[in-house]
Amino acid sequence: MTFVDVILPVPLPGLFTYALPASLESQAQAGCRVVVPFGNKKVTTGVIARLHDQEPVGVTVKDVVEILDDTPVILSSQLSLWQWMADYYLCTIGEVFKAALPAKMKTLRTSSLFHLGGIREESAVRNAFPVLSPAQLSALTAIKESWQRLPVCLLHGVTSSGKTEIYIHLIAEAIAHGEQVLYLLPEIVLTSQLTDRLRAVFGERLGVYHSKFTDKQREEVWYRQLSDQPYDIIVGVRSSVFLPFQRLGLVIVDEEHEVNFKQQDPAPRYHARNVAILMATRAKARVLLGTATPSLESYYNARTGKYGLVTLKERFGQVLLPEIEIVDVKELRRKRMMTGPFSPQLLERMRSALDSGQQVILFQNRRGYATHIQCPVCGWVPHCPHCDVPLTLHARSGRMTCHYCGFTAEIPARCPACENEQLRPHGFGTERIEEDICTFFPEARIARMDLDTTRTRNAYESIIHDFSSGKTDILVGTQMVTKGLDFERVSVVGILSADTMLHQPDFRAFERSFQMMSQVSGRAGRRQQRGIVILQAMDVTLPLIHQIVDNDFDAMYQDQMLQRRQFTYPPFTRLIFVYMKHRHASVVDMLARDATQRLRNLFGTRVLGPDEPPVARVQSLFIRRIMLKLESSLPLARIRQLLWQVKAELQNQKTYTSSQIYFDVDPL
DNA sequence: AGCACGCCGACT
DNA sequence: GTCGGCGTGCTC
Repeated sequence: MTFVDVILPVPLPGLFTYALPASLESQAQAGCRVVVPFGNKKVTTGVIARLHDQEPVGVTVKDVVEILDDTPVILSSQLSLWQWMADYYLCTIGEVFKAALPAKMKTLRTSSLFHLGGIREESAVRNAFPVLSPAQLSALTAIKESWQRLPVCLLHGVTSSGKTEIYIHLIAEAIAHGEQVLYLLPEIVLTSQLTDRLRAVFGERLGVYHSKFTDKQREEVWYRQLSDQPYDIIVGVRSSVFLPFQRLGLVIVDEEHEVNFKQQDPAPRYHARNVAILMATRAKARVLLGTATPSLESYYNARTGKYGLVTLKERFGQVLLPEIEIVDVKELRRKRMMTGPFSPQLLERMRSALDSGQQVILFQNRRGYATHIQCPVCGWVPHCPHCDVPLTLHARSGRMTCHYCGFTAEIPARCPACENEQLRPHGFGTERIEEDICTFFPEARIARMDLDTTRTRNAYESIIHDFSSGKTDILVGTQMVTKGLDFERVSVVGILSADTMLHQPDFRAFERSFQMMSQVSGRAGRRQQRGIVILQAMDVTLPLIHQIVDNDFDAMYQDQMLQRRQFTYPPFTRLIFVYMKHRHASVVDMLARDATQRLRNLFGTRVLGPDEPPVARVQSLFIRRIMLKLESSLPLARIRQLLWQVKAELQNQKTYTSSQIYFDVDPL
């Protein structure tokens, strides 16, 4: 009798054992998909993790119904990566499986008729192959030297320093050695700028793997990677770490600091950069992390000798970094010189930029019209009835919206608490800023880029296109405008309110603010002339503001490291959040207290909380969170084991039925 | 997570 | 009398 242990797409621990009928024995291999009966009569598609002949005790084993593949569609290296991810991120391998495979592959047999996109052309190396500047060349050499000693190298290159050209050289060399390359980039839609450029150099050797692609396209890429003519380069977002690679030689993680490399929901809550590093290490491949504003974790790893470090301080073509002018909003308010969110300096710079045919980017990290509305008499603020956040006012639609769950409501005619008839908007969102600019610069063509204006498939692309082709003069937006976009005629960047970002209740607020403000500043003056950034802040004495002005990443790093060390935050500790959800606040409170007590018994003062996360209720489920701060020296395997145990104990209690408990490892 | 079973409220 | 709400329990 032969048995197979099968991975099923369910959030249950472990594998499921099925008996293999004699007729299927010759076809069964680890990595092949199977159809098996599961639960009440229904059949499910799973993946064979291993074959063996030990009959499990205490369970009735069912038969495999069908094997879908003659050869494995998941490589053994992938299976072991899935297991590692489940272990590390405290989820089940079934949840990893669910995230890893394109949807179709989880349900259907594949016809082996897959066309491989015709004949592969020899790569179209045109004059598109970039010539490197001396600075780029020495960075390239330094990266290669670093790889002699360490598999991971961090390339810290200022905005517009020409990191992409360096990547292209490294990719070309890897391909020449018969290696495959994975080029990871954050989940933002500016992929096309980059893919066009890479395709001009590498032609048909390049495959793209993106969440905007259809499932069929993703399935095709997967099978192509399994074939004997796989893509040499995959450019993709975080989920492309799940693709099969037969001879991975190089991983490039572009904009490595980007937070959306970390998957938030659902499980597996993995960090694609870190998974990619592990993957590369296992494949004996090299890794290059590139960014203008490294994450503190990566920079720490570089400074402590775990990663190599290469810096590129000058912009390509000797373009100067922008001049940054700090504007004291508090002072100007006092002097009554602010016009809404605009300082006279900003308006003046915008005026002269527009007059000379230049463009302007305005950055405000809040969408909507006002951040919230408030009753000036009793202080009442409308909140979302499902989540716990204030509703944002959207003037265009005349409604209030929850930025978390999308709930909308009419603006009340009077305050429901005190009957006062006038509710006042507070704080400026991008919508309000857009409106105000229209009154100041009626002739200017303005575009707004935030979640509200980029909901449709092509909106983002068309806003970007209109701006880069000069059809619009002013681009107002949220952090979307900070992402590595390359515009030629932007001479002025306005940061409307530096403080709002800093006052988030998050130990990464400073790091994030530095990243966002440096990145958006980098949009100014990328070609001919030096750009100017007007940085408006309420508190201009903050060291961080000056670190941005001086583009002094090291000062920010040193500063933040002191804080992190003092308050024992990463990279000096490892964080794990324990989340609990229930539809009744009383139940989740009790559960949270119980969980905290049990964890304290095991981990003592390393347990903090429970508390309500910034958004304490989502989709009518109440949420509580416990934070574990664990010294890096602690044995992780043991900790995981204990955490699973606590979860199981709690979920077995009647009082807590239909509650959810899950973990977020290395939360961002 | 699904999915079925099972036990109480307002409808043709 | 039933349709359907979602609480509970199980999945090799």
